[in-house]
Amino acid sequence: MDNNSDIFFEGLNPQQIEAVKYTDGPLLIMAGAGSGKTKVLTHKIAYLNREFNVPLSNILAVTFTNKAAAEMKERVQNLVNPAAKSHDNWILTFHSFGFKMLKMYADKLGYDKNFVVYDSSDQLALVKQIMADFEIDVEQFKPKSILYQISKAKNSFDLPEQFLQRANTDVLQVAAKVYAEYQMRLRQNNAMDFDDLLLNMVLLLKQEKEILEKYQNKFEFILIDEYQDINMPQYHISYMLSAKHRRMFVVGDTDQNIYSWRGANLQNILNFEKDFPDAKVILLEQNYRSTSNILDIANSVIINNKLRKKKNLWTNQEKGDEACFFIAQNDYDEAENAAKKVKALIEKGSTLSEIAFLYRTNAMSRVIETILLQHNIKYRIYGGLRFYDRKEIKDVMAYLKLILNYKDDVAFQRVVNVPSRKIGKLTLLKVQEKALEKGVSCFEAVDLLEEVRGHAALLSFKELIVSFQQDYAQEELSAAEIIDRVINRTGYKEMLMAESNLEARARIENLDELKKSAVEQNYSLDDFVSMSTLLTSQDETGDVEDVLTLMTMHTAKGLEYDHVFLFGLEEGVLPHVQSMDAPDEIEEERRLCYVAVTRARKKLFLSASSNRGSYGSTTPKELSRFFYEMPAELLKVEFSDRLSGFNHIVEKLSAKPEYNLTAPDRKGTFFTRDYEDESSKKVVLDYKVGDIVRSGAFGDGVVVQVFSSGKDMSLQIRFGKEMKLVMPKYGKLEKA
DNA sequence: AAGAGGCCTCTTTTT
DNA sequence: GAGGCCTCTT
Repeated sequence: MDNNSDIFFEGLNPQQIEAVKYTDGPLLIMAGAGSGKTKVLTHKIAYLNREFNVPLSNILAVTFTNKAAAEMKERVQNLVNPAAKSHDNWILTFHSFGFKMLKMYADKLGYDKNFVVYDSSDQLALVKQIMADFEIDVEQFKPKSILYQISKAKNSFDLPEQFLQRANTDVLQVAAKVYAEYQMRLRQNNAMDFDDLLLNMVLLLKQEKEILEKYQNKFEFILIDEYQDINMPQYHISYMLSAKHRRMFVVGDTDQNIYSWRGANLQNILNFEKDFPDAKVILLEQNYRSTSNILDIANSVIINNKLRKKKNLWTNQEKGDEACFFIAQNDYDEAENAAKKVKALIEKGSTLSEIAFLYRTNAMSRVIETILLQHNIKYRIYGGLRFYDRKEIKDVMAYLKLILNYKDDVAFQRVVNVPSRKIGKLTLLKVQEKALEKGVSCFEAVDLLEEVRGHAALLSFKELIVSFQQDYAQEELSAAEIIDRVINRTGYKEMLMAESNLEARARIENLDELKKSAVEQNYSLDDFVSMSTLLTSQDETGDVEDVLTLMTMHTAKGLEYDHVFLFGLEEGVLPHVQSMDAPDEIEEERRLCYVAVTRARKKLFLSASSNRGSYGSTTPKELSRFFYEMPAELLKVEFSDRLSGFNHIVEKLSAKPEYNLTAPDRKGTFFTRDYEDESSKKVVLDYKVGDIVRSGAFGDGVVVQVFSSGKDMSLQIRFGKEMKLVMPKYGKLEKA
């Protein structure tokens, strides 16, 4: 196969072909957005398999998301010989790789092999428990930020002792103390958190030379996707495993490094050529995805970053449409505009599945969802409130975890009194004391308890769990059957039925859904529980209906759509408030903006809102600095006709001649709006500076400034410390 | 012991 | 605006 006419190489450019064929040693592929890196990876795996007869079981290919792994797996299956399809398949995410290995060798680290994986709310519960035991003031030190510090330490490969030594502030010292205990209790509970799946794997490979050697030999080729987002434990894992064959192929784009808050360390990709001095480097700079207008917008944003490896992404695609930039009065208005544009696209022949709405924070989806529901536009939301985060699901999962692993105190605490078994706080406290005293789990401590009130209830709870354990052991029941028994025999379903309201009914439906997915997947209980914890909602296999996609900009990485809507191009949103102080964090926000823009194939719709609600109140917003970094001539700026009265964004923008503002009369009456169009009731607007007013939403305030123009009026009002811009018409104001 | 009601914090981003 | 957590009442 030394010619490019082979159908296998059809559609690949010379650099891509070189990247696929190179097998002599370490290889770094710097691949810009849309340059076909997934294609290179999948073709490479297939090439190794077909040309060199490397079995798939000897190729390790790691990605970051389950979605990417699944897609890669599927594409590889289509490229290799059907005979080569293997069950010993190692195309997976880093976390599931860690999980798979630890399932086999957890005992080497002092764990039982039936350990469970804690998700973030289990983690938080454990941290809170420890802080309570240590009598640490949770007002002064927030459990969440302590957990954040712990996770950050683990992702930087900082073990408790080192972390303590380096802890030079109050918070860090507290975190270090909790961290050490946290790790101990995880072990006691026979549980690992997400970070442990990587961390413990490193410890395993460092500690067990034989295991390390076995897998060094096994994995003749190691491929890693999104290498710019690799953290320290992941780095150690790949480095150790590739030490023997030294055939490590990594693909990455420094401009798409958006997970540094999770420990992703850009140095790892920048140091690749130092780690492997004989590394070959291939650049993929041709973008096959987007129109040149979209690419120009993306490029002119990203060039403002100081910390980057210069590269120039180009395309020979046509210019395409100009991007729309819509300026809305508020977030509802913003969503409304997007919904209208979607309808127009559909009328022109697009399908919903070719459209994505991207936003910076999950909370922003709420308003968008409201509007989409109103417009009857079907959508699917990725991330946000996950299926597995729902209370009823977590409850049932806690039962399952306890059945598998009675040492799991977090699970025990969660369900011991759900549904109510009349076991109170006091009784549980005694259980905990006893467990601590005897050094056993809560579950075991139940037997050791002297006569206390509620002891009978505790014993029967324990019996119930034991009976499930026996069912599982003797009959080898599937996950679906166990779930069914748990829901019915614990009285959980009965409890929900008794509530007989809409919410309870939805919960029952969710439980049915859980059971259904267990039936479909036909997993054992053990596998079901671990898969569910590792899976996030973005991986849930849903119907492949024609629906609009909603997700955060982070989640969108690696995906592409014909039409992409980006919401909230505002200071404080993108870039996010919490990233606005540090220059390097601004750069990460800029990369995020770059990632978001480059998701679009054909047309980009951007928007910003003059006011945005958050935490239940509304505050004025300024246009994002990234807006001004985009070439004005490539943006068609549109103003909402709901913009009214005084508007800081419009004022600012109107002063800039480079923005070709096509609004009919932007100098005067443009800002005004006739209320009577929308309302049959005529409203008398009579306010002056100094008036005391009462608002349904904000309470009492004083009018600081009046903006009026034509029939329109807005008021600047001070409510306590907060300044608001309120339109009397909409603001439900009355004079106090 | 359990439910109701009020207060408070909270929102980056995810495996 | 929502969910968690505390307190108060039954």
